[in-house]
Amino acid sequence: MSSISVTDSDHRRNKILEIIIDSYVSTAQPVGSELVARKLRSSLSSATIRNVMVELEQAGYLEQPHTSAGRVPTDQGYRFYVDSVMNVRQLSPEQVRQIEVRIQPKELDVDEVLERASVTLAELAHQAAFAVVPTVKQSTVKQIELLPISARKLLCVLIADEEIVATHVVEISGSMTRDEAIALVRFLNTELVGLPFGMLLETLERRLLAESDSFYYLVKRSWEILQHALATEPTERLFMEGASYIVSQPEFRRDPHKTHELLRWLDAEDALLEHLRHDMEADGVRVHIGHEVGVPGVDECSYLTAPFRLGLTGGSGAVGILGPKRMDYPKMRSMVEAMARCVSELFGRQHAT
Amino acid sequence: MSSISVTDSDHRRNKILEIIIDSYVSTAQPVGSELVARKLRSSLSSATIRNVMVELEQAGYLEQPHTSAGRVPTDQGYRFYVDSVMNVRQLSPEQVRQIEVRIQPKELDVDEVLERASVTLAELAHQAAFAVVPTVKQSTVKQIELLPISARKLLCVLIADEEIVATHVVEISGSMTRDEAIALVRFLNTELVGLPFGMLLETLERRLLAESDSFYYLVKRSWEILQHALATEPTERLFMEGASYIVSQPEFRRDPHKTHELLRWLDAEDALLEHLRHDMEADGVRVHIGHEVGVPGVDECSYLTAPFRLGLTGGSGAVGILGPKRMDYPKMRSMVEAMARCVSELFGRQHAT
DNA sequence: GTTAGCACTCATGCCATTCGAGTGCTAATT
DNA sequence: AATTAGCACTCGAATGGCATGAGTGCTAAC
Repeated sequence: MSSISVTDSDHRRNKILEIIIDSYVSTAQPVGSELVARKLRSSLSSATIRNVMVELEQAGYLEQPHTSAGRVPTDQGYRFYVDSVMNVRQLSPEQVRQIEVRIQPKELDVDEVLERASVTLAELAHQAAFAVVPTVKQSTVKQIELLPISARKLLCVLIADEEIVATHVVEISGSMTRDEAIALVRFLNTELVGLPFGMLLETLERRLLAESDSFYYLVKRSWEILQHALATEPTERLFMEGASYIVSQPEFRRDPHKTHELLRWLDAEDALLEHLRHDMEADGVRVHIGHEVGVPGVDECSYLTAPFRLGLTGGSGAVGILGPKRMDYPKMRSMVEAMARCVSELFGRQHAT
Repeated sequence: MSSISVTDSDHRRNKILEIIIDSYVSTAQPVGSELVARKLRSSLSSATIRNVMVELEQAGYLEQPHTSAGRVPTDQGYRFYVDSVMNVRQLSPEQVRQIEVRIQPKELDVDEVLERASVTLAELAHQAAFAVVPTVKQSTVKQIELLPISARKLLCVLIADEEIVATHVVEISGSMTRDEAIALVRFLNTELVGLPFGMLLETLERRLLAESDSFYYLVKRSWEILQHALATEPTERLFMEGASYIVSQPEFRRDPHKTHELLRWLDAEDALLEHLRHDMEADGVRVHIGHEVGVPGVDECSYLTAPFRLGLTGGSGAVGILGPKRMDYPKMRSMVEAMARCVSELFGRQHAT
C-alpha cells in the first residue's frame, strides 16, 4: 500500500518535472507553479504544485534564478529527465527516408557521406551538428599501392576494407628501380593484407628483429615508407556544421562571453575530438549535459552522440548534435540515433555486396 | 602657391584621419577633437581639429554616432585610409622566418601547408583567418592511375603537376580485364599528360566525335571514368580558423545579432568561396571593407586576401584574414602579404628542384 | 587661418519608485 | 494526511527624473 502511494507520488513528481523542462525548453523562461497547474490536466492547484516543486528543488533537480522567479532545471534535473523521465520517440519512416536520401553520396565515399550527415543533421535539428569520421588508421589493410611520381618521390596509396582511401607523398632515401617497386608492392599485398593499419609498423619491426629474414631489405623499405605515410595520417577527421544555430539561442544572446568560450572550444578541434573519442566506443546514444561536458566555459551546452561502425571490420565513428542545455532532448535523441543507423546501414549494405 | 597650400592642408587632413582611425581601431570608442589634438604633436587646438573634422565628415569619411559623441570612421573613411593614407609596413625578417617555420609541413602536401597557414595567420593576427586551396581541377595532368579494388570498382588517382593528389572510387559499368586496365592507363598517360584537368572531358569528347579514332573504345572508357572522378572533385577547398577571435570583439559583444549573421555566412562555405574566387585572380592584397563585402548582415567586418600560385603551371589560391571593420589594416596587410609570399615560395622552390 | 569661450546636446549612470510574477507559509478544507 | 485558499513578502524588471560630462558647433576675438 505504501509502495503504491510512493510510486504514485513519484509519478506525479516526474510528470511535473517533465512539464517544467518542456516548458523551459521551449520558452527559455523560468516556469511558475501557476503555469504548471494549467498544463497539468489533473486539476491540482498551484499551491500543491509549489509543494512538489520544493521537493524537486531539495532533490537538486530545480533551482530558482532568484526568490521571486519560477523554477529552472539544474544539470542534475536534465540528467534525471533524460535518463528516466522523457519518453523516447522514434523518427517516422518518412523522416528516416528523408535522411537516407540526403546522405546518399554520388560516389560511396566516407568523407562525403559524413559531411552530408552533419549538414543534414544541422539543418533538420536546427542545431550545430558534427560527425567524427574514422580514417584508414582505424581499419584493416585491403590493398597498398606505390606509384612513383618523380625520382625521389612515391605516392603511397592506402586502401582500407571499407574502401576508405588515404594517399601520402613519401620522399624516399636513395633511388628505387621499377623492379624494386613492383617487388615491394607484391610484398606489401601478400604479407600485410588483413592486418589493422595500426599494427603495421609493429609487425614489420618484429620481422626486422627476426634477423635472418630473407625479405630483410623489403621489410626495411616497407617500414620506412609506411612510417612516413602513417605519421601524417590523422586517426579521425571531424566535420562540424551549423555553429550559427547555437549562437542564435537566447542564452548566448544574453551573454556574449559564453559565445566566445564556446567558439574557442569548437575552434580547437583536437580538444573536441578528445572528448568525442570516448563516445565512439559506446554502443548507444550518449548525452552530455552542461558541466558534464567538462569544459569550464561551456556549461550552457549539451551534446548528444550516436556511434556507428563501417561494415564489420571497419573503424568506428560518431555523429552528434551540439546545442544549448535547454534543448529538445527526445527529438534530438531520435535524430542522432536515426542518423547513426542510416550511416551504418549505408556502409553495412555496401559491405555485404 | 595655392597648390602648395592645398597639399599642405590635404596632408594635415589625412594625418588627422589617420589618428582618428588608429585611435578608434585600438579603443573602439568614438574619437573626440581633444584627444586628436593631444596625439597630434604640432600644437593645434581642439577647435581647429574640430573644423577639420567637419570637413572630413562632409567628405563622407567620418560620422557621429550621436550629436555629443566623437567621430567614427565610415566605410568610405576606412577605404580612403587603406588606399591613400596608411603607411604600408613590412614584416621583419624575423617575423617572416617565424611564418616559414610554422607552415613547414612534414610532407609537402598542399592541404597541410594551407591548413597550417590559416592556423598560423589566425594565431599571429588574433583574427579569423582562411586559406583557399586549389585542387587538381585547377592544374594540369602529371599522371593518372587506375587501381582495381574490387570487381566493379576502380580507384582513380589524379596527380597534378604540383603533386596535388586526388583519389576517387569509380564504379564501372561492365567488367574490366587486367589488360584493359593497363592499356587504359597507358593511354591516359601518353595522351593526356600536360593538359589542364578542366579540359580533359572536352578533349576526349572532341576525339569521340572524330569517329574513326582507332582508340575509340579507350577514349570512351576514359571519358566515363574521368567524368565520374571529376564530377565529385571540388574546384577548391577552404580552411577557416579562429572564428572565436572575431566574436570577442566589442562590436559583437554589444550586438549578438551581428554575431549570428556573421556565423551564418561563415557556415555557408559556398557563398564564401564565391566571394573569394575573384580575389584569387588579383595580383596583390585586396581589402573588402564593411558593406563592400556585399553581405547584408556582415557590414561590421572586413577581410583582406593575398593570392598565391603553386609553381608556374599550378592553380591559384589565396590566404586571408577576416576581422571587424575596425582592424589594424597595416599590420594585417603585411601579414597576409608575407604569408602568401611564403606559400608561393615554398611551392616555387619545390617546383624548381 | 587659428583659437578661446560658451551655450547646447545627448548618452550614460544613478536613484527612487512602481509593478507584478511568483514564492513560502499558515490555517482552513476535504 | 493531503490539498487548497489566502496572504504577506521578495525581488527583478521597467519606468522616469535628474545630474553629469564628454564633445560639439558657433561666434567673436586674435
